[in-house]
Amino acid sequence: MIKRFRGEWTNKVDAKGRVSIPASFRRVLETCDPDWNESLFPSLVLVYGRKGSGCIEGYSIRSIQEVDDMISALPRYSKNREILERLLNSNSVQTQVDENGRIVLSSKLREMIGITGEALFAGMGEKFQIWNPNSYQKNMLEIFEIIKDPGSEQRIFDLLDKKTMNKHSDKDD
Amino acid sequence: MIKRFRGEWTNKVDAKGRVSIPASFRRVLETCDPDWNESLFPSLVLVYGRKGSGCIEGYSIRSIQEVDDMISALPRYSKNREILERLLNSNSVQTQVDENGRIVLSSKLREMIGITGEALFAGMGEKFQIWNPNSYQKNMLEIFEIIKDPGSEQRIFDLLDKKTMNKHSDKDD
DNA sequence: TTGATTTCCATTAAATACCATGTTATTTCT
DNA sequence: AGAAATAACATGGTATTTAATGGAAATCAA
Repeated sequence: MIKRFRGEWTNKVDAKGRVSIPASFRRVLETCDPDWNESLFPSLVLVYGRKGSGCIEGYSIRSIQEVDDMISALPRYSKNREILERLLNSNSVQTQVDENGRIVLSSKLREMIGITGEALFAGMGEKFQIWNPNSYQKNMLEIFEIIKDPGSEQRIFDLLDKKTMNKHSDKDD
Repeated sequence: MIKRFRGEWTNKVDAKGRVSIPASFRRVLETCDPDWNESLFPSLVLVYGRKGSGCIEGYSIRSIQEVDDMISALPRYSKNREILERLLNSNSVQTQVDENGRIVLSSKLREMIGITGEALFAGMGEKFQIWNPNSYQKNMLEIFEIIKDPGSEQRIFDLLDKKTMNKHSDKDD
């Protein structure tokens, strides 16, 4: 069973905003949609509220439910909860893969991340990202810049060391 | 099945105060109205008692019941309970979606939030908000101002981190 | 009875479902 | 193993449905 979004894929976006979800991503969406079965098409949630990110984020139903549950656990009328609800609920939209494996990116969404003819999908484990291919390339260069210093790359990968997993303080993450 | 209010939608308000509830919100209202069935139109509750909010809040029947239950859990004759009952029970109205998917906002409600020709609906998970579009935009700018500092944005999103979920004190929320 | 509110009907713009095609990947058969 | 058949993908075009919204008729209330 496939459980995580993986890989980079570039697909065409037509005049109506239709774009194919990479087939391997669809397999993840299917297994992570509790309402899905063989004869249905999986649902997903697109979040455009992570303003600094430069991309739109796609969540499986199960994955977004984890986020929603954590929001719902916060005090109902607290300021922080309302901020998170704005960024993750107001600034998002639920949609469904169609019979051809496509979704529609509204013109609002396309403008927001500067998508014209092509969209790049990047697997991010429990979610995926949708980028303008050029912006994505720039973003990757920024990451390469960060890890160019060998020590800094090592320090980041050290976060995955079992021995250190439960030792580091929150600010290291 | 859609269970949470999601997305931003702007609809026209006519001279009589009629306005369409976004279709995706209607699906939530339907599944969260215990009395609803295929041949009926869902009920909802509009709360105008959150004075500082600048908006009206819409609740599904199930969602408002949760709020009501929390109020009922407070000491029956306490001052605070009576205040909450005024703001959330007195200052609210139950209504029903009509066959075209619309509700009527009374002139009193429209004046209260300064709505003239258009209303903006913002999904907030277990409830939604109705705004004058300009006021909403201002409110979003205030939020962006708060999270402009990267540290402050990170601190808010950290509230959704599993490791910290049960660690933060109430005042953090 | 007249002003306000609610129900009913009509239009159109947009979203969605449907169908078709070329291409690539996978399976089956010899 | 290699060729043929089959299935899965990506993508373009067309048809159908639904949503939003304006207006008229009917009902209710002061």
